[in-house]
Amino acid sequence: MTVRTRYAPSPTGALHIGNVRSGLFAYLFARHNRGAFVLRIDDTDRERSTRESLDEILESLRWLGVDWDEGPPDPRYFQSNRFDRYREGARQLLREGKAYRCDCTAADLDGMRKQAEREHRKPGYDGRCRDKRTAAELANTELPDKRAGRDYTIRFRSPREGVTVVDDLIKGRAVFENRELDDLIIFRSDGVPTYNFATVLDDADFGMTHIVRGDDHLPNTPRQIQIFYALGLQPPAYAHLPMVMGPDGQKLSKRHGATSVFAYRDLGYFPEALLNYLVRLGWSHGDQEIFSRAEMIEFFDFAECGKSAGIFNAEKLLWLNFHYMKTLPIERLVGDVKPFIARRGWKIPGDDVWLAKMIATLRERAKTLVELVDFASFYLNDEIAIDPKAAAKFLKPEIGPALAAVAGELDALADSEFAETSIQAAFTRTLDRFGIKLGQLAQPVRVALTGGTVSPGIYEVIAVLGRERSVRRLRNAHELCASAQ
RNA sequence: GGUCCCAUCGUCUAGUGGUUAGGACACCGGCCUCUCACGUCGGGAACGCGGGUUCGACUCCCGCUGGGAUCACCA
Repeated sequence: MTVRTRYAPSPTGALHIGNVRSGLFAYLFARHNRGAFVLRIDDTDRERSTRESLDEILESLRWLGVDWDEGPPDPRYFQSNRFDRYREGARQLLREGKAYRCDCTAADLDGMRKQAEREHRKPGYDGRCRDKRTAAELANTELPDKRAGRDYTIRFRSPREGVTVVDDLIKGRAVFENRELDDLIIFRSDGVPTYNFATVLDDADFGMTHIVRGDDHLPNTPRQIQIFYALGLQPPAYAHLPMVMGPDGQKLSKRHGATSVFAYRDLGYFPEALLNYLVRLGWSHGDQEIFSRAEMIEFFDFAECGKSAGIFNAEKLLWLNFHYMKTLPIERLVGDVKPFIARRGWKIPGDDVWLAKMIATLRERAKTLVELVDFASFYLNDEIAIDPKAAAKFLKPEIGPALAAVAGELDALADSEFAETSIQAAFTRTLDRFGIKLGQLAQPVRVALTGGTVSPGIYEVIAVLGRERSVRRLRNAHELCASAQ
C-alpha cells in the first residue's frame, strides 16, 4: 500500500510555524516512502475562513518548497465543496441509528456545562436526547437547517462501554475508556458539519494511510476512530507529534511574537533555515544538525521523533540562517537580497557580478538578509553619513596627508589593476612613506569609506567600492581632517 | 477538576543495563587580526524525587512531583 499523508490547515489566519511543522513532517514521511502528500483546506467554518489566509498559506508552503501532489487549486480538496458528501455520511449514520437528533440549544448546553462545573462533575454532554426517538424516527430525520426551521443538531452516538485504543507511531499505545467520550455534535444547526466528522470522511475518501498532526489532536483521536467504525471504515495509522512551545513553556501562539512563515520570510530568513530548524525540533538523526531537503527526506522516520514538547529557540534558528547565509551559492543571495534593498527604498544595482562581490564581503557578518542590507548601506548609496564619534576619533589632522596620499595611489591605479593585491600594495607604499603601521591608517580609511568603524576588510571594501567612489570619499575625509581641531 | 501525553546541560538533542553521560545553540576565555566578523582551540553547564528489579541503573517497572494538551453548534 502506498503511503498517503495530508496536511489540512484551516484558512483562518497566517500559516504558523508550529502548525507548518506538522505539515512538514507529513510531507517528509510521504516523500520518504515515495507516497503522496495531499493538501486539503479545512474551511467548513465559513465565518472565519478568508481568501487572504488561503493565499498566505499556499504562498508560505510554496516559499518553503513543501510541494503537494494533490490539493488546491483543485476544488475537490476544499471541505466547503464537499458538503453533499458530509450530508450523505450523516444520513447514513442516522439511518443506522448511529447518530441522533439533539434538541438542546446552545444556551441549554452552556447552562449544563456551568452547572456541571459548579457541582465538580465533568462538563461533557450527558446524552439526554440520545434515546428520545425511535429508530424509524431517526431514519426519517432531516438534516438540520436553521433557515428552514430545523433548528437542532445531529450527534454521534458514541459507544459507552469498552475502550478505544490508539496505537500511535510516535507516542505508543494510548487507551481511552469509551465512557469518557461524550456524544459529540457532527452536524450543526446551521447545516454545517463539524471538524471531527468532516475530517474523518475526508481522510477516508482521500485514502489517507497515515495521519500526522500535533499531539493536541490526540484527545480527538478516539472519537474519530469511533466514527470510522460507525461508518464501516478502517481507521488510518496515527502519528502525533509533540507540540512546539514558546519560551514560556506554553503552546506557541501569536502572542509569542513572530510566529508566521511570512514573518520570518520578511525578516530575511531563508526557507532552508526555517525548514532545517523545524525538522530538528522534535526529530534528530544522530548528531547531525544541518540537513538538506534531500537528506531530510532520506533520513526521516517516526522512530527518531521525540515524544516531548520542544521550546522554540529563536537563537538557534538565527544561527542556522547564518549558516545558510555563509554557504548558499552567492548567485542565490544576489537574487534574494534585491527585494530587501528595494524595501529600504534604495536603487537595486544592475550589475549582478558586482552585487555578488559586495555580498561576498558581508555574508560572514550578517545573520539575516535584513541585516546584510543594513550593513550594505555604504556600498549601495553614493552619499554616506559619517558617524561623528568615529570621525572625532580617527579623522584627525595628522592623518589627513596619509589619507590624501592613499587617495592619490589609488587614483593612479589602472582599471585593470584595481583589485585587492594592488590596493594592498598602494597601502604598503603609503605606510612606508609616512612611517606608520597599517593599524594607524586602516581605521581612518574605514571611517572615510564607510562612515563607521566596523566593516569588511579594508582592501575588499575598496575593491568593491571602486576607484572613483573610494578616492572621492578619501578626499572628502582629507578635508574633514584638515578642518578638525 | 476529568481524561490523555511528556520528563538528559538554560534550549534542541545523542544515549536503548556497565560511557570520564556525546553533539549543537547560547554563554565565558585563548589564538588569528586593519575594525567587526568568520575560523580555530579550550571552559563551565544535565540524567526531577522516592521506591523497586538487577552483580550493576540515565536506561526496565511502580509511585510521587512537575510540565503540557484537551474537555465548543472552532479547527
